Amino acid sequence: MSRLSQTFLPTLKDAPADAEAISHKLMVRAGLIRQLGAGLWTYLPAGWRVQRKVHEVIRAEMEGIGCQEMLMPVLQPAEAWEKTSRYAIEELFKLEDRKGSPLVLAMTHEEAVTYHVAREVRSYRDLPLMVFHIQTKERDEPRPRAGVLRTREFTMKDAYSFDRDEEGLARSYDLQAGAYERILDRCGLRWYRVESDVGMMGGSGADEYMAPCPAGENEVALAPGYAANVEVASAEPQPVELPAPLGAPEEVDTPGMTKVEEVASHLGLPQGAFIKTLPIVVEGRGMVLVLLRGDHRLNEIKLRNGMKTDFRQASAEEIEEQLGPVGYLGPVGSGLPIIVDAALTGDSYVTGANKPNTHLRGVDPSRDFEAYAMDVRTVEAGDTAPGGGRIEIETAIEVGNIFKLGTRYSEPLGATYLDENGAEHPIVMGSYGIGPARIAAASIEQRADERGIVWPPALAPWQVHLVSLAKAGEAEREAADRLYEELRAAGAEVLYDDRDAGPGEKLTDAELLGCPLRVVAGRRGLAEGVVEATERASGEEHRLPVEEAAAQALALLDD
RNA sequence: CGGGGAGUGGCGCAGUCUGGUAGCGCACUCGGCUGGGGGCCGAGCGGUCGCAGGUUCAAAUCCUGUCUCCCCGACCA
Repeated sequence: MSRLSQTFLPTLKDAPADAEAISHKLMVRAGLIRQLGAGLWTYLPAGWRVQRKVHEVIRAEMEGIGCQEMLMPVLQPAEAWEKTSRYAIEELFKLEDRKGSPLVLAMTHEEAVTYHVAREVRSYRDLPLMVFHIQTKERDEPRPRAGVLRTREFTMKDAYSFDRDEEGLARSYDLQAGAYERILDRCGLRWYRVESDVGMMGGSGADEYMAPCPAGENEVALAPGYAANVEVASAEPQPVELPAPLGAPEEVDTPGMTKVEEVASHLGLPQGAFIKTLPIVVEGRGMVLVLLRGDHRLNEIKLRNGMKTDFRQASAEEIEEQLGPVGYLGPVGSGLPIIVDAALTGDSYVTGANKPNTHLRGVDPSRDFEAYAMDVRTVEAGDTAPGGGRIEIETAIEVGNIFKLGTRYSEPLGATYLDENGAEHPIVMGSYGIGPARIAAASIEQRADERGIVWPPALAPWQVHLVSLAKAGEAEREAADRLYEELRAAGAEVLYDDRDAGPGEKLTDAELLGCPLRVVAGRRGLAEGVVEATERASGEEHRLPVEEAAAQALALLDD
């Protein structure tokens, strides 16, 4: 029963004042969601229909690759999280039961699924195994934002694969990747798969599925044949013209000039002719200098991955004490370990002299100090990608990610199997997440127009939005009632606007909600024996004879 | 966690500086008109002004504390 007069579908003329993202505004206005608290959202009936549509697509594709659905609890004993050392994660909600036993609210389900597999799987004959569930996740996000895009509680489809070796993992990974591609295509998204940071998840590889749109939180470096999260992207920098080399570094007075741009304009050099010196501290190892070209930015993730250890920025006191005045820092004569960005290939740079109001010019990294070269800069638009293409940077929503976990969880949780020779091995795992809420939001971000949402058929809460422009009791209304019954009988998902409201309100609501086909039954058309069907995406209008309207509407949807 | 902003009826807001009867638009209810793009007329319902404390004859307004929400950044296993 989907008569709008009896449906809990509260639409709004204005977006909430504090909403910024398009999907946030439209989901609230169209009556799909309402907020309960920061990062906590309720799905109203129409919004939940959309979520279920996404779930169904995911379910079908998971089952299609032999991945079996199950369901694990969100509330979990803390013990397994202690074993995998994820209990320390700040985003993890922690609580106690009445007996004082420590519990957590799961942010993802590696611990739980591995716990079970560790107990049930013994033999190589039980492998490979792939399971998934669609379950709530809880994360104590420091800053929820943009409606449903970053929340503290959300539903995720997470799948897990269990194989005997890396080769098996590669096969499972490819199966999942194929399913992900079909899921996103069926949901009508523009997307790409990018290399990503494996992060503290460990393991040997990770890819993310990104849906480009302005509300995204991620930056992706794209070029023909190349796609990577900016977090891990590498590229050839844009060239820079350096001054003539000198026989040895030479001091220049730069009074009061502590910024690269100030010294650059003073000396008439491009910012790329400078070396930026960033002092960091590696706990237990002390201060390290990281050198970057003056016009480049540090990529902390690449640096962390390259060093294989965490670090922090040095404090002002540490810098003054061990190196020199902030604003005039440089590598020459520092005596500290140095990491030089791979883009610093020239032989005549300007950098700080570690003395007030003084810089050095003619600095040659290969001659004037010892350094370890590493690619640690953030790529930027205009750089040259590994395939030779020009890099573009685009913002995107991460709608899914797939990880090769390896034995990161199976080892601490004792998930092992016996091979043909009776030898015990840790199970090799993969994990595969996808966010139904983000898929819906990304779809809105990518497809909406100034009138509202434009759903792809696979995600639409209803396929047909039937609008009667007549009042109850009028002959035109009866024709609309009949058409509603016919459409339902024909198996269409139809929302019937039978409210006693003005035509403007009904038509705008239909466009706001964005169902693929709007069918209007009004006096004007019915006088000529037709109803008007309008495709939401294209705006194309069709006049359907009343007697055949149901069948023809369904035919339009099949195109 | 750093920076900025906001809490007044369901929604959007004014009133706060300069203390003195809580107001507007929309929505909602009732009646009527209208009926192809959020229409019109009339009559209504609805608010302890986030919370707590303080100053004062008197507090939405001044002071103190606190909670919540939003935005930017950091973070995001």
